[in-house]
Amino acid sequence: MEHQERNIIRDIIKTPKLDTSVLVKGWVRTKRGNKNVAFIALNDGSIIHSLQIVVDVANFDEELLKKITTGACIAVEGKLVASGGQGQSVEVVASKIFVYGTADPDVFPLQKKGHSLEFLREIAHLRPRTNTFGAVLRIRHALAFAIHKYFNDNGFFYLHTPIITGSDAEGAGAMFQVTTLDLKNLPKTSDGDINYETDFFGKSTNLTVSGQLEGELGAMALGSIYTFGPTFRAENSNTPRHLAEFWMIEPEMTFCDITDNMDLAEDFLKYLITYALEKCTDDLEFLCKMYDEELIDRLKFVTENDFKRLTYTEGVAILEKADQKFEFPVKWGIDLQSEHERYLVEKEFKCPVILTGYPKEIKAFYMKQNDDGKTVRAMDVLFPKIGEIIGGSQREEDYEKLESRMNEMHIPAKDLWWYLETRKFGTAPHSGFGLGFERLVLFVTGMSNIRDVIPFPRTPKNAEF
RNA sequence: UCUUCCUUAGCUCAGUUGGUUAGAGCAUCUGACUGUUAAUCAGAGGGUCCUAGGUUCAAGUCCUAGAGGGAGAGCCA
Repeated sequence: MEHQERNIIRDIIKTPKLDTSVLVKGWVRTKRGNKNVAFIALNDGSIIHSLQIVVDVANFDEELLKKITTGACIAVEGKLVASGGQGQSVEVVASKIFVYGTADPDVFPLQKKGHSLEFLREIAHLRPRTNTFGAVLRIRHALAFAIHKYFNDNGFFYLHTPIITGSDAEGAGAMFQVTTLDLKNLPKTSDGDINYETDFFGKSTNLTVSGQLEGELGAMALGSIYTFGPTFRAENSNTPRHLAEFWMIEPEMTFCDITDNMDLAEDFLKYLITYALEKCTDDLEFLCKMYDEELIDRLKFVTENDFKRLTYTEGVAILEKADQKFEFPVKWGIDLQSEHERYLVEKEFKCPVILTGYPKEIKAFYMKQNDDGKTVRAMDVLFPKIGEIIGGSQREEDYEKLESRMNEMHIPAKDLWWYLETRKFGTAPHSGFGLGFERLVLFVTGMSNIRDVIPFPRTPKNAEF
Protein backbone atom coordinates (compact mmCIF):
# COMPACT_ATOMS: atom_id res chain seq x y z
CA MET A 1 0.00 0.00 0.00
CA GLU A 2 1.20 3.47 -0.79
CA HIS A 3 1.28 6.29 1.68
CA GLN A 4 -2.32 7.21 1.82
CA GLU A 5 -4.23 8.13 4.93
CA ARG A 6 -6.99 5.82 6.06
CA ASN A 7 -10.49 7.07 5.40
CA ILE A 8 -13.02 6.56 8.16
CA ILE A 9 -16.14 4.89 6.82
CA ARG A 10 -18.38 7.27 8.75
CA ASP A 11 -16.83 10.21 6.86
CA ILE A 12 -17.18 8.46 3.52
CA ILE A 13 -20.85 7.72 4.07
CA LYS A 14 -21.79 11.03 5.67
CA THR A 15 -19.81 13.33 3.35
CA PRO A 16 -18.89 11.35 0.25
CA LYS A 17 -16.40 12.80 -2.24
CA LEU A 18 -17.28 10.95 -5.41
CA ASP A 19 -14.59 9.83 -7.84
CA THR A 20 -11.79 10.24 -5.32
CA SER A 21 -9.36 7.55 -4.26
CA VAL A 22 -10.01 6.13 -0.79
CA LEU A 23 -8.29 3.73 1.59
CA VAL A 24 -10.54 1.93 4.04
CA LYS A 25 -9.70 -0.68 6.66
CA GLY A 26 -12.11 -2.78 8.62
CA TRP A 27 -13.79 -6.12 9.20
CA VAL A 28 -15.79 -8.05 6.62
CA ARG A 29 -19.43 -8.51 7.53
CA THR A 30 -20.46 -10.45 4.41
CA LYS A 31 -19.17 -11.33 0.99
CA ARG A 32 -21.44 -12.41 -1.84
CA GLY A 33 -21.43 -12.43 -5.59
CA ASN A 34 -20.62 -14.65 -8.57
CA LYS A 35 -17.56 -15.54 -10.55
CA ASN A 36 -17.38 -12.11 -12.15
CA VAL A 37 -18.09 -9.72 -9.35
CA ALA A 38 -18.00 -9.90 -5.55
CA PHE A 39 -19.54 -7.54 -2.99
CA ILE A 40 -17.98 -7.08 0.42
CA ALA A 41 -19.76 -5.30 3.26
CA LEU A 42 -16.95 -3.65 5.22
CA ASN A 43 -17.42 -2.17 8.70
CA ASP A 44 -14.79 -0.25 10.66
CA GLY A 45 -16.85 0.48 13.77
CA SER A 46 -17.07 4.22 13.14
CA ILE A 47 -20.72 3.99 12.13
CA ILE A 48 -23.36 1.30 12.07
CA HIS A 49 -23.46 1.19 8.27
CA SER A 50 -21.07 -0.95 6.30
CA LEU A 51 -19.40 0.28 3.14
CA GLN A 52 -19.94 -1.80 0.01
CA ILE A 53 -16.75 -2.85 -1.74
CA VAL A 54 -17.12 -3.97 -5.35
CA VAL A 55 -14.52 -6.45 -6.55
CA ASP A 56 -14.03 -7.27 -10.21
CA VAL A 57 -12.94 -10.85 -9.66
CA ALA A 58 -10.82 -10.95 -12.84
CA ASN A 59 -8.46 -8.31 -11.41
CA PHE A 60 -7.56 -10.22 -8.23
CA ASP A 61 -5.77 -13.38 -7.23
CA GLU A 62 -8.23 -16.16 -6.48
CA GLU A 63 -6.33 -17.20 -3.33
CA LEU A 64 -6.52 -13.67 -1.96
CA LEU A 65 -10.27 -13.47 -2.50
CA LYS A 66 -10.74 -16.85 -0.80
CA LYS A 67 -9.28 -15.40 2.38
CA ILE A 68 -11.93 -12.69 2.49
CA THR A 69 -14.63 -14.25 4.62
CA THR A 70 -16.95 -12.99 7.33
CA GLY A 71 -14.84 -11.64 10.18
CA ALA A 72 -11.60 -11.13 8.23
CA CYS A 73 -9.79 -7.81 8.56
CA ILE A 74 -8.79 -6.16 5.29
CA ALA A 75 -7.60 -2.91 3.77
CA VAL A 76 -9.08 -1.77 0.48
CA GLU A 77 -7.83 0.93 -1.84
CA GLY A 78 -10.16 2.04 -4.56
CA LYS A 79 -12.36 4.66 -6.09
CA LEU A 80 -15.46 5.98 -4.40
CA VAL A 81 -18.35 6.01 -6.86
CA ALA A 82 -22.11 6.33 -6.86
CA SER A 83 -23.55 2.89 -6.29
CA GLY A 84 -25.10 0.97 -9.12
CA GLY A 85 -27.14 -1.05 -6.65
CA GLN A 86 -30.16 -0.23 -4.54
CA GLY A 87 -29.12 -0.58 -0.92
CA GLN A 88 -26.56 2.24 -0.65
CA SER A 89 -25.71 5.53 -2.27
CA VAL A 90 -21.95 5.06 -2.60
CA GLU A 91 -19.55 2.16 -2.94
CA VAL A 92 -15.85 1.56 -3.47
CA VAL A 93 -14.52 -0.11 -6.60
CA ALA A 94 -11.49 -1.96 -5.29
CA SER A 95 -8.11 -1.61 -6.99
CA LYS A 96 -5.98 -3.15 -4.21
CA ILE A 97 -6.86 -5.41 -1.31
CA PHE A 98 -4.63 -6.40 1.61
CA VAL A 99 -5.65 -9.01 4.15
CA TYR A 100 -4.52 -8.18 7.70
CA GLY A 101 -6.13 -11.17 9.34
CA THR A 102 -8.26 -14.07 8.20
CA ALA A 103 -11.16 -15.59 10.14
CA ASP A 104 -11.55 -19.30 9.44
CA PRO A 105 -15.25 -19.70 8.63
CA ASP A 106 -15.30 -23.17 10.15
CA VAL A 107 -14.60 -21.77 13.59
CA PHE A 108 -15.43 -18.05 13.50
CA PRO A 109 -18.61 -17.89 15.58
CA LEU A 110 -20.25 -14.79 14.10
CA GLN A 111 -22.38 -15.32 11.02
CA LYS A 112 -24.16 -12.93 8.79
CA LYS A 113 -27.36 -14.23 10.31
CA GLY A 114 -28.51 -12.78 13.59
CA HIS A 115 -27.59 -14.39 16.88
CA SER A 116 -29.38 -14.51 20.19
CA LEU A 117 -28.19 -12.03 22.81
CA GLU A 118 -27.62 -14.97 25.16
CA PHE A 119 -25.24 -16.59 22.70
CA LEU A 120 -23.41 -13.30 22.13
CA ARG A 121 -22.86 -12.97 25.88
CA GLU A 122 -20.82 -16.16 25.69
CA ILE A 123 -18.56 -14.54 23.10
CA ALA A 124 -18.29 -11.10 24.67
CA HIS A 125 -14.82 -10.71 23.15
CA LEU A 126 -16.33 -10.76 19.64
CA ARG A 127 -19.79 -9.30 20.12
CA PRO A 128 -18.65 -5.67 19.63
CA ARG A 129 -18.30 -6.63 15.96
CA THR A 130 -22.05 -7.05 15.61
CA ASN A 131 -24.35 -4.23 14.58
CA THR A 132 -26.23 -4.37 17.88
CA PHE A 133 -23.22 -4.11 20.14
CA GLY A 134 -21.52 -1.56 17.92
CA ALA A 135 -24.62 0.61 18.29
CA VAL A 136 -24.86 0.04 22.04
CA LEU A 137 -21.18 0.79 22.64
CA ARG A 138 -21.23 3.96 20.54
CA ILE A 139 -24.31 5.17 22.43
CA ARG A 140 -22.63 4.26 25.72
CA HIS A 141 -19.65 6.37 24.73
CA ALA A 142 -21.82 9.30 23.68
CA LEU A 143 -23.66 9.24 27.00
CA ALA A 144 -20.41 9.10 28.99
CA PHE A 145 -19.09 12.07 27.05
CA ALA A 146 -22.36 13.98 27.48
CA ILE A 147 -22.22 13.44 31.24
CA HIS A 148 -18.82 15.11 31.48
CA LYS A 149 -19.92 17.85 29.12
CA TYR A 150 -23.08 18.60 31.07
CA PHE A 151 -21.31 18.90 34.39
CA ASN A 152 -18.38 20.82 32.99
CA ASP A 153 -20.70 23.29 31.28
CA ASN A 154 -22.62 23.73 34.53
CA GLY A 155 -19.66 24.47 36.78
CA PHE A 156 -19.19 21.05 38.36
CA PHE A 157 -15.75 19.60 39.06
CA TYR A 158 -14.93 15.96 38.38
CA LEU A 159 -13.78 14.48 41.68
CA HIS A 160 -11.95 11.15 41.75
CA THR A 161 -13.08 9.25 44.81
CA PRO A 162 -11.25 6.11 45.91
CA ILE A 163 -11.94 2.67 44.51
CA ILE A 164 -10.45 0.95 47.54
CA THR A 165 -12.10 2.03 50.75
CA GLY A 166 -11.57 1.35 54.42
CA SER A 167 -15.10 2.29 55.37
CA ASP A 168 -17.99 -0.09 54.99
CA ALA A 169 -20.39 2.23 56.73
CA GLU A 170 -22.72 3.31 54.01
CA GLY A 171 -24.61 0.08 54.11
CA ALA A 172 -25.31 0.19 50.38
CA GLY A 173 -24.71 -3.52 50.08
CA ALA A 174 -22.31 -6.42 50.47
CA MET A 175 -18.72 -5.58 49.58
CA PHE A 176 -15.81 -7.27 47.89
CA GLN A 177 -12.85 -7.53 50.20
CA VAL A 178 -9.42 -6.36 49.05
CA THR A 179 -6.48 -8.08 50.69
CA THR A 180 -2.94 -9.30 50.10
CA LEU A 181 -3.08 -11.71 53.03
CA ASP A 182 -2.35 -15.37 52.29
CA LEU A 183 -5.82 -16.88 52.42
CA LYS A 184 -4.37 -20.29 53.20
CA ASN A 185 -2.51 -18.96 56.22
CA LEU A 186 -4.33 -16.04 57.80
CA PRO A 187 -2.68 -14.21 60.70
CA LYS A 188 -4.85 -14.27 63.82
CA THR A 189 -5.16 -12.02 66.83
CA SER A 190 -5.12 -13.47 70.36
CA ASP A 191 -8.94 -13.49 70.18
CA GLY A 192 -8.84 -15.69 67.09
CA ASP A 193 -10.01 -12.96 64.70
CA ILE A 194 -8.13 -12.18 61.50
CA ASN A 195 -5.31 -9.75 62.21
CA TYR A 196 -5.48 -7.11 59.53
CA GLU A 197 -2.52 -5.17 60.93
CA THR A 198 -0.27 -7.15 58.63
CA ASP A 199 -2.55 -6.65 55.60
CA PHE A 200 -1.43 -4.22 52.90
CA PHE A 201 -3.27 -1.22 54.30
CA GLY A 202 -2.97 -2.31 57.92
CA LYS A 203 -6.74 -2.64 58.10
CA SER A 204 -9.61 -4.41 56.42
CA THR A 205 -10.40 -2.85 53.03
CA ASN A 206 -13.03 -3.29 50.33
CA LEU A 207 -13.98 -2.13 46.87
CA THR A 208 -16.20 0.92 47.05
CA VAL A 209 -19.98 0.67 46.88
CA SER A 210 -20.37 4.44 46.42
CA GLY A 211 -18.26 7.56 46.19
CA GLN A 212 -20.92 9.67 47.83
CA LEU A 213 -19.41 10.22 51.26
CA GLU A 214 -16.11 11.36 49.78
CA GLY A 215 -18.08 13.30 47.17
CA GLU A 216 -19.73 15.29 49.94
CA LEU A 217 -16.27 16.27 51.21
CA GLY A 218 -15.41 17.60 47.76
CA ALA A 219 -18.68 19.52 47.47
CA MET A 220 -18.01 21.16 50.83
CA ALA A 221 -14.92 22.75 49.30
CA LEU A 222 -15.45 23.09 45.56
CA GLY A 223 -19.17 23.83 45.62
CA SER A 224 -20.44 21.35 43.07
CA ILE A 225 -18.68 18.13 42.14
CA TYR A 226 -19.51 14.87 40.44
CA THR A 227 -17.99 11.44 40.45
CA PHE A 228 -18.12 9.00 37.56
CA GLY A 229 -16.42 5.74 38.29
CA PRO A 230 -16.76 2.01 38.86
CA THR A 231 -18.71 0.72 41.81
CA PHE A 232 -18.89 -2.78 43.22
CA ARG A 233 -21.64 -4.71 44.95
CA ALA A 234 -21.16 -8.29 46.11
CA GLU A 235 -24.90 -8.90 46.32
CA ASN A 236 -26.12 -12.19 44.90
CA SER A 237 -28.47 -10.35 42.57
CA ASN A 238 -29.54 -12.28 39.49
CA THR A 239 -31.70 -9.91 37.51
CA PRO A 240 -31.54 -8.10 34.16
CA ARG A 241 -31.00 -4.82 36.07
CA HIS A 242 -28.04 -5.63 38.37
CA LEU A 243 -24.30 -5.96 37.92
CA ALA A 244 -21.59 -6.73 40.47
CA GLU A 245 -19.39 -4.10 38.78
CA PHE A 246 -21.10 -1.05 37.36
CA TRP A 247 -20.44 2.63 36.74
CA MET A 248 -22.12 5.31 38.76
CA ILE A 249 -22.45 9.06 38.45
CA GLU A 250 -22.83 10.93 41.71
CA PRO A 251 -23.17 14.72 41.68
CA GLU A 252 -23.06 16.54 45.00
CA MET A 253 -24.01 20.20 45.35
CA THR A 254 -23.57 22.56 48.28
CA PHE A 255 -26.23 25.27 48.87
CA CYS A 256 -28.77 23.06 47.18
CA ASP A 257 -31.98 21.67 48.67
CA ILE A 258 -34.14 18.71 47.67
CA THR A 259 -36.08 20.75 45.09
CA ASP A 260 -32.88 21.99 43.44
CA ASN A 261 -31.74 18.38 43.50
CA MET A 262 -34.87 17.22 41.67
CA ASP A 263 -34.54 20.05 39.15
CA LEU A 264 -30.97 19.03 38.43
CA ALA A 265 -31.81 15.33 38.11
CA GLU A 266 -34.61 16.02 35.65
CA ASP A 267 -32.62 18.53 33.59
CA PHE A 268 -29.61 16.21 33.57
CA LEU A 269 -31.55 13.17 32.34
CA LYS A 270 -33.32 15.18 29.66
CA TYR A 271 -30.01 16.63 28.48
CA LEU A 272 -28.41 13.19 28.19
CA ILE A 273 -31.33 11.68 26.30
CA THR A 274 -31.52 14.67 23.98
CA TYR A 275 -27.80 14.37 23.32
CA ALA A 276 -28.19 10.72 22.37
CA LEU A 277 -31.16 11.49 20.10
CA GLU A 278 -29.09 14.12 18.28
CA LYS A 279 -25.73 12.37 18.09
CA CYS A 280 -26.66 8.70 17.80
CA THR A 281 -29.52 8.89 15.33
CA ASP A 282 -28.35 6.04 13.09
CA ASP A 283 -27.66 3.70 16.00
CA LEU A 284 -30.97 4.49 17.68
CA GLU A 285 -32.85 3.94 14.43
CA PHE A 286 -31.20 0.56 14.09
CA LEU A 287 -32.11 -0.46 17.66
CA CYS A 288 -35.61 0.88 17.14
CA LYS A 289 -36.06 -1.23 14.02
CA MET A 290 -34.52 -4.41 15.41
CA TYR A 291 -35.59 -4.49 19.06
CA ASP A 292 -38.05 -1.87 20.19
CA GLU A 293 -40.28 0.04 17.78
CA GLU A 294 -41.35 2.54 20.44
CA LEU A 295 -37.81 3.39 21.55
CA ILE A 296 -37.33 6.76 19.88
CA ASP A 297 -40.87 7.89 20.68
CA ARG A 298 -40.33 6.96 24.31
CA LEU A 299 -37.05 8.88 24.48
CA LYS A 300 -38.64 11.94 22.89
CA PHE A 301 -41.57 11.74 25.29
CA VAL A 302 -39.23 11.83 28.27
CA THR A 303 -37.37 14.86 26.97
CA GLU A 304 -40.55 16.77 26.14
CA ASN A 305 -42.64 16.24 29.28
CA ASP A 306 -42.26 17.19 32.93
CA PHE A 307 -41.56 14.39 35.37
CA LYS A 308 -44.42 13.87 37.81
CA ARG A 309 -43.35 14.81 41.34
CA LEU A 310 -45.16 13.59 44.41
CA THR A 311 -44.47 12.56 47.97
CA TYR A 312 -44.23 9.03 49.23
CA THR A 313 -47.38 9.71 51.29
CA GLU A 314 -49.31 10.81 48.18
CA GLY A 315 -47.97 7.80 46.29
CA VAL A 316 -49.12 5.40 48.99
CA ALA A 317 -52.59 7.00 48.96
CA ILE A 318 -52.85 6.43 45.20
CA LEU A 319 -51.73 2.83 45.56
CA GLU A 320 -54.23 2.16 48.37
CA LYS A 321 -57.03 3.36 46.13
CA ALA A 322 -55.74 1.50 43.05
CA ASP A 323 -58.11 -1.05 41.55
CA GLN A 324 -55.28 -3.55 41.28
CA LYS A 325 -54.35 -6.35 43.62
CA PHE A 326 -50.72 -6.17 44.74
CA GLU A 327 -48.74 -9.15 45.90
CA PHE A 328 -47.41 -6.97 48.72
CA PRO A 329 -50.19 -4.97 50.40
CA VAL A 330 -49.64 -1.23 50.59
CA LYS A 331 -49.63 0.78 53.76
CA TRP A 332 -47.74 3.84 54.94
CA GLY A 333 -44.29 2.87 56.14
CA ILE A 334 -43.52 -0.02 53.76
CA ASP A 335 -40.70 0.15 51.29
CA LEU A 336 -42.32 0.35 47.85
CA GLN A 337 -41.96 -2.84 45.80
CA SER A 338 -41.29 -3.05 42.07
CA GLU A 339 -44.97 -3.67 41.40
CA HIS A 340 -45.90 -0.48 43.25
CA GLU A 341 -43.33 1.65 41.44
CA ARG A 342 -44.42 0.17 38.12
CA TYR A 343 -48.05 0.97 38.83
CA LEU A 344 -47.27 4.62 39.49
CA VAL A 345 -45.02 5.03 36.46
CA GLU A 346 -46.74 2.84 33.89
CA LYS A 347 -50.42 2.88 34.90
CA GLU A 348 -51.16 5.99 36.94
CA PHE A 349 -48.97 8.71 35.40
CA LYS A 350 -47.45 7.09 32.27
CA CYS A 351 -44.31 9.23 32.62
CA PRO A 352 -41.18 9.39 34.78
CA VAL A 353 -42.01 9.93 38.44
CA ILE A 354 -39.99 11.52 41.26
CA LEU A 355 -41.00 10.36 44.71
CA THR A 356 -39.89 12.30 47.78
CA GLY A 357 -40.41 12.35 51.54
CA TYR A 358 -39.86 8.70 52.39
CA PRO A 359 -40.22 7.30 55.92
CA LYS A 360 -36.86 7.69 57.64
CA GLU A 361 -36.85 4.03 58.71
CA ILE A 362 -36.41 2.77 55.16
CA LYS A 363 -33.74 5.26 54.06
CA ALA A 364 -30.04 5.87 54.74
CA PHE A 365 -28.67 7.58 57.85
CA TYR A 366 -27.32 10.65 56.04
CA MET A 367 -30.63 11.90 54.64
CA LYS A 368 -32.01 15.15 56.01
CA GLN A 369 -34.90 14.71 58.41
CA ASN A 370 -38.09 16.66 57.82
CA ASP A 371 -39.75 18.63 60.62
CA ASP A 372 -42.52 16.03 60.92
CA GLY A 373 -40.02 13.70 62.58
CA LYS A 374 -41.18 10.85 60.37
CA THR A 375 -39.87 11.45 56.87
CA VAL A 376 -36.59 12.34 55.19
CA ARG A 377 -35.76 14.41 52.12
CA ALA A 378 -35.04 11.48 49.87
CA MET A 379 -35.90 11.32 46.20
CA ASP A 380 -36.13 8.41 43.82
CA VAL A 381 -36.52 8.95 40.08
CA LEU A 382 -38.57 6.10 38.61
CA PHE A 383 -38.45 5.37 34.89
CA PRO A 384 -40.65 3.18 32.74
CA LYS A 385 -39.17 -0.31 32.11
CA ILE A 386 -36.15 0.41 34.34
CA GLY A 387 -37.62 1.28 37.73
CA GLU A 388 -35.33 3.27 39.99
CA ILE A 389 -32.76 5.02 37.81
CA ILE A 390 -31.72 7.67 40.34
CA GLY A 391 -31.67 7.68 44.12
CA GLY A 392 -30.72 10.82 46.01
CA SER A 393 -31.43 13.14 48.89
CA GLN A 394 -30.73 16.36 50.66
CA ARG A 395 -28.09 15.46 53.23
CA GLU A 396 -28.39 16.01 56.96
CA GLU A 397 -26.05 18.93 57.68
CA ASP A 398 -26.74 19.17 61.41
CA TYR A 399 -23.96 17.49 63.38
CA GLU A 400 -26.10 16.37 66.30
CA LYS A 401 -29.01 15.10 64.24
CA LEU A 402 -26.62 13.17 62.03
CA GLU A 403 -24.77 11.66 64.97
CA SER A 404 -27.93 10.60 66.77
CA ARG A 405 -29.30 9.04 63.59
CA MET A 406 -26.05 7.11 63.18
CA ASN A 407 -26.36 5.83 66.74
CA GLU A 408 -29.98 4.76 66.17
CA MET A 409 -28.96 2.85 63.06
CA HIS A 410 -25.80 1.42 64.60
CA ILE A 411 -23.46 3.09 62.14
CA PRO A 412 -19.98 3.10 63.72
CA ALA A 413 -19.24 6.81 64.11
CA LYS A 414 -15.57 6.22 64.83
CA ASP A 415 -15.00 4.87 61.31
CA LEU A 416 -16.68 7.95 59.83
CA TRP A 417 -15.02 10.63 61.96
CA TRP A 418 -13.87 12.39 58.79
CA TYR A 419 -17.40 12.48 57.40
CA LEU A 420 -18.80 13.90 60.65
CA GLU A 421 -16.15 16.61 60.68
CA THR A 422 -17.67 18.19 57.58
CA ARG A 423 -20.66 18.96 59.80
CA LYS A 424 -18.43 20.15 62.62
CA PHE A 425 -16.40 22.59 60.52
CA GLY A 426 -18.35 24.97 58.34
CA THR A 427 -21.33 22.77 57.62
CA ALA A 428 -23.68 23.76 54.83
CA PRO A 429 -26.89 22.52 53.25
CA HIS A 430 -26.13 20.17 50.38
CA SER A 431 -27.73 17.53 48.19
CA GLY A 432 -26.82 14.91 45.64
CA PHE A 433 -27.87 11.77 43.87
CA GLY A 434 -26.56 8.62 42.25
CA LEU A 435 -27.32 7.57 38.69
CA GLY A 436 -26.54 4.02 37.61
CA PHE A 437 -24.81 4.48 34.27
CA GLU A 438 -25.79 1.10 32.84
CA ARG A 439 -29.43 1.70 33.76
CA LEU A 440 -29.29 4.92 31.78
CA VAL A 441 -27.72 3.09 28.82
CA LEU A 442 -30.38 0.40 29.19
CA PHE A 443 -33.13 2.98 28.92
CA VAL A 444 -31.59 4.88 26.02
CA THR A 445 -30.73 1.80 23.95
CA GLY A 446 -33.96 -0.05 24.71
CA MET A 447 -31.97 -3.21 25.50
CA SER A 448 -33.70 -5.38 28.05
CA ASN A 449 -30.76 -6.96 29.89
CA ILE A 450 -28.11 -4.84 31.63
CA ARG A 451 -25.47 -7.41 30.64
CA ASP A 452 -25.88 -6.22 27.06
CA VAL A 453 -25.01 -2.57 27.71
CA ILE A 454 -21.55 -3.04 29.31
CA PRO A 455 -18.69 -4.58 27.31
CA PHE A 456 -17.72 -7.19 29.89
CA PRO A 457 -20.44 -7.80 32.47
CA ARG A 458 -19.60 -9.00 35.97
CA THR A 459 -22.41 -10.91 37.62
CA PRO A 460 -22.58 -13.72 40.20
CA LYS A 461 -20.64 -16.72 38.85
CA ASN A 462 -19.44 -14.78 35.81
CA ALA A 463 -16.12 -12.95 35.47
CA GLU A 464 -15.09 -14.33 32.08
CA PHE A 465 -13.07 -12.11 29.72
C1' U B 1 -31.09 -16.50 47.48
C1' C B 2 -36.50 -17.95 46.19
C1' U B 3 -40.18 -19.23 42.18
C1' U B 4 -40.56 -20.82 37.26
C1' C B 5 -39.06 -22.15 32.35
C1' C B 6 -35.09 -23.86 29.30
C1' U B 7 -30.39 -26.94 27.74
C1' U B 8 -30.86 -31.70 20.86
C1' A B 9 -25.72 -30.02 14.52
C1' G B 10 -21.56 -23.89 14.33
C1' C B 11 -26.49 -20.80 15.22
C1' U B 12 -32.06 -20.86 15.89
C1' C B 13 -35.23 -24.66 16.90
C1' A B 14 -38.75 -29.30 15.92
C1' G B 15 -38.77 -34.22 17.85
C1' U B 16 -46.22 -37.07 19.15
C1' U B 17 -48.06 -42.13 24.09
C1' G B 18 -40.91 -44.21 25.89
C1' G B 19 -40.06 -48.01 20.24
C1' U B 20 -35.93 -49.10 13.80
C1' U B 21 -30.63 -45.44 11.21
C1' A B 22 -32.39 -38.18 15.66
C1' G B 23 -34.79 -33.86 11.72
C1' A B 24 -35.52 -28.64 9.54
C1' G B 25 -33.95 -23.61 8.38
C1' C B 26 -29.67 -20.81 8.36
C1' A B 27 -24.24 -21.16 8.53
C1' U B 28 -19.92 -24.10 6.37
C1' C B 29 -17.89 -26.79 1.94
C1' U B 30 -18.50 -27.96 -3.56
C1' G B 31 -20.86 -26.41 -7.98
C1' A B 32 -24.19 -22.93 -10.87
C1' C B 33 -25.45 -17.78 -11.80
C1' U B 34 -23.03 -10.75 -15.47
C1' G B 35 -24.65 -5.92 -9.77
C1' U B 36 -25.62 -8.67 -5.00
C1' U B 37 -28.38 -6.34 -0.41
C1' A B 38 -29.42 -11.56 5.81
C1' A B 39 -28.44 -12.69 -2.68
C1' U B 40 -30.59 -17.00 -5.09
C1' C B 41 -30.51 -22.29 -6.92
C1' A B 42 -28.48 -27.58 -6.60
C1' G B 43 -25.64 -31.07 -3.83
C1' A B 44 -22.44 -32.62 0.37
C1' G B 45 -20.35 -32.92 5.17
C1' G B 46 -21.68 -32.05 10.20
C1' G B 47 -24.64 -35.02 16.70
C1' U B 48 -20.98 -36.93 23.99
C1' C B 49 -29.43 -35.13 22.59
C1' C B 50 -25.71 -30.33 29.29
C1' U B 51 -23.40 -33.89 33.28
C1' A B 52 -23.90 -38.07 36.73
C1' G B 53 -26.99 -41.68 38.55
C1' G B 54 -31.77 -44.38 38.25
C1' U B 55 -36.53 -46.82 36.20
C1' U B 56 -37.36 -49.98 31.75
C1' C B 57 -36.81 -55.36 27.16
C1' A B 58 -36.03 -50.26 25.24
C1' A B 59 -34.71 -43.24 27.31
C1' G B 60 -33.56 -37.20 23.36
C1' U B 61 -38.44 -38.42 25.77
C1' C B 62 -39.84 -40.73 32.57
C1' C B 63 -37.45 -40.01 37.86
C1' U B 64 -33.39 -37.93 41.23
C1' A B 65 -29.18 -34.83 41.90
C1' G B 66 -25.80 -31.31 39.86
C1' A B 67 -24.05 -27.50 36.25
C1' G B 68 -25.21 -23.51 32.91
C1' G B 69 -28.79 -19.99 30.90
C1' G B 70 -33.59 -16.95 30.60
C1' A B 71 -37.76 -14.53 33.05
C1' G B 72 -40.12 -12.88 37.63
C1' A B 73 -39.12 -11.66 42.95
C1' G B 74 -35.90 -9.86 46.95
C1' C B 75 -31.65 -6.29 47.46
C1' C B 76 -30.53 -1.91 44.93
C1' A B 77 -28.20 1.94 40.94
